[in-house]
Amino acid sequence: MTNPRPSEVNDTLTIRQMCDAYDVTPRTLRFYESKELLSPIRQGTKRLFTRADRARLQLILRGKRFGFSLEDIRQLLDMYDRDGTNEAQLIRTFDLARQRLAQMEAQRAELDTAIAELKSQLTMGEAALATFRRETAA
Amino acid sequence: MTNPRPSEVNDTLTIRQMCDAYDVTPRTLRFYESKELLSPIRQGTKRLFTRADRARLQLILRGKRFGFSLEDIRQLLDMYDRDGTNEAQLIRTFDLARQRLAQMEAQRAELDTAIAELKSQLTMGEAALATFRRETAA
DNA sequence: CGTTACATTTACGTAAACGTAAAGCACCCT
DNA sequence: AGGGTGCTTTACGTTTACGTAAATGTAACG
Repeated sequence: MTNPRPSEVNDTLTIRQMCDAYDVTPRTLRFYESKELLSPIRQGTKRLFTRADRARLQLILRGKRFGFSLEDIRQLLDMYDRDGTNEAQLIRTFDLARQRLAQMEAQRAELDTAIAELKSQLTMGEAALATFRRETAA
Repeated sequence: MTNPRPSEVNDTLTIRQMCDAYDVTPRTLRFYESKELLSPIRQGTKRLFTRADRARLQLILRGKRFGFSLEDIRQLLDMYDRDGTNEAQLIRTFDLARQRLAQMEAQRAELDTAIAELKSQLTMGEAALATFRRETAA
């Protein structure tokens, strides 16, 4: 029953509601705020997360899935905020994204190789084990 | 005195030669030794890296490129050179390898998802940029 | 008014993979 | 003997992204 008044259409979430909604810990949200990735408003001593904060958090979490560092993400968010309609900034953002994509595809190719090699090792090992069993079955 | 005996074919490298050959630092090689990833022989106080060490280092570096932790790599290396005369141990080794393989395939699946998502973002973003350009080309 | 439930700040802890002094052998050259 | 070079060990420092107390505050429930 810690609800804010239901009549008051509250567009903000408490830290706990944020955690439940996005599956993060309070520590994470405070950490992001300390890194200037989020800037929730304060109601007294407590934080209230707005729509904007939620949008930013979604971008942060997606960026993390892409393997961007929080520092990369902060810069991307800053660029987005300053002027989303600045062509030069948009292009820089795309460049960063394309670089990451290239890295990820290279990583994917190497991973494929590693998987194939490991599979091969497994196959050979199992054949050796079968031989071992035939030999010791005397 | 310090001449290597002919039986010990001069097939070994000093730490510096290793560093040059594989583009790593002495610190790295000592660190790997402390983690039991390498076990160079000692000539007095100095290290001598054998063919086996070089082979292992190559595997280590490849594993790192694949994004595996050194602990993962250590386990894989054990798998590679274990002198499995013991069937139970062989089977345990295979289990480990299969687990790694499953992890790798899961990782690849995640990577695929992220790549697809990022590609989609890029495509949409570029379309938006094109629109933006047409609109501002008044 | 006391308890409960959540919130806050401060700040040390963690893991990986080394970097980076600091201080000392060991050997070669001159 | 002095100097230089390279190797050695020991051990604290660095980075990222938080975890985990500890001490305290605040608001509502009963």
